[in-house]
Amino acid sequence: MSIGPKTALLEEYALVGQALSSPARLALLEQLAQGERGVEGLADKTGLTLANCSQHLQQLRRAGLVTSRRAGKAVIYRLTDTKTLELMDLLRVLAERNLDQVAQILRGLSGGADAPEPVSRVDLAARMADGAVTILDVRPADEFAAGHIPGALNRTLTELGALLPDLAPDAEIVAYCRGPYCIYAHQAVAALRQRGFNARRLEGGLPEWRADGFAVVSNPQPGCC
Amino acid sequence: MSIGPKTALLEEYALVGQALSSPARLALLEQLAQGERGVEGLADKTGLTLANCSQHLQQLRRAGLVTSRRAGKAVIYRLTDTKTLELMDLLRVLAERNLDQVAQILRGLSGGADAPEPVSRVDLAARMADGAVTILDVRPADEFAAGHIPGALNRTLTELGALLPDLAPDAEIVAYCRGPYCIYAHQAVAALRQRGFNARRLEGGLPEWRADGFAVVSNPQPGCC
DNA sequence: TTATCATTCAAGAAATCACTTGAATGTCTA
DNA sequence: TAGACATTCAAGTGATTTCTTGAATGATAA
Repeated sequence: MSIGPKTALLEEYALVGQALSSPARLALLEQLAQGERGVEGLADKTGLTLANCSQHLQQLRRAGLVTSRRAGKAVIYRLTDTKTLELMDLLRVLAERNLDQVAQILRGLSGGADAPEPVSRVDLAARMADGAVTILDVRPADEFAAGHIPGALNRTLTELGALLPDLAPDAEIVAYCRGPYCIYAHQAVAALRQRGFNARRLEGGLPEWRADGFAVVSNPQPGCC
Repeated sequence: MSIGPKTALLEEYALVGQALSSPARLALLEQLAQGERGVEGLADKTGLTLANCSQHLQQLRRAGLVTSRRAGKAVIYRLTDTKTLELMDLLRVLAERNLDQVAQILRGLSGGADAPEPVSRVDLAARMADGAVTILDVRPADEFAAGHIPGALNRTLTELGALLPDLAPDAEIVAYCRGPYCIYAHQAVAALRQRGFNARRLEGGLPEWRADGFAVVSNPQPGCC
């Protein structure tokens, strides 16, 4: 007995939903949103074992969200579709608006109650032309090297303290990191504001910036990617 | 040992993904997208048993996608957020673009290869002003009664044949149904085109039409909803 | 060819999920 | 207040999922 087309379609759509139903896979998608990567790199970044990571990636592939290609011995995965970014962001928006837990965690990250609205990508691009804004990339060095906003400084949260003396007290700072699920920028902004700096988050992260067609530069390194 | 905020957030986002990971829940969301409904009505429409339906609804509630209120003995569920429509549609778009199975099923529904592009909602609204278009609502009568596009004819797929003699051979027909996951409109358009009519689908269904702020009329019936 | 390396496959254990059944809760009506 | 009704809870079963471990595959390099 065969099932109707309606049920068949819902099952396929549910396959995509299933891909989004595990924290591990969301973390993988977050990484892949920044650019293509090999299995081992992804396993390192997400803390998954190699075999487990490979299995999650195959599940993402079955859902059509990622594709892979071979590069020598390695298999490189990447997002199939930039629309996946929208899907991930919508997931975040809905969770933020409708789940108390999420709102609470985000408030906690921003320190106090005075988290300012994020800067839109268009606004940042416009202000970059004036040169009057300091852009802070809060991701690990290897991800920065693989691609970042032109002119951005790269400091992780732990390195942030050393940067403070070099900043003009009234400098306008915009921090960003990996994208919708990344919390580094939240934390960096909270730390900077606590010290009186005028810091705000960029809306979205590098993947969204790139998807909007804004410039990205990279310092490819020999041992990397 | 407590988990970090990053993991906690991903787990919450995954909760929303989990809500989308079962065909039964997607069917419930499709129904709820059309308007609020009681548990029994939803169970009937989706073919779930009452208890099972209730459990799925509670899972949707835990994910923040639906809310409920009491109305006498009944509990009425509804979507929390119209953004959920966007999420559902994005799920469909990604599945359609990246899963061969889906593309194949949809081709099958449209009969041959000559499925025309859907009519956008703005276009339909404009053409309605001219009065030169026949709008066909392919949903069951009770859903039609609960809300439909002004001036639309209500015919299910099985009733469609009886309508044909009354249609002008060159009439422009636009068919719609429940929304992104509904296949009635596909099937109606295929049947009409096979008989030489100029029929097209509306992009999205009633929920999207309503969410865009276009007019919806209803014929509330005593025994219904 | 052989050795090596990155990834995938296969099998199993523990946890979770979907669905069923029957009882419990809470609200209205007589 | 008792009875009827809609929904939810609780417990159990079979299926699925997640993660681990160790072996198998496929591609490169010597």
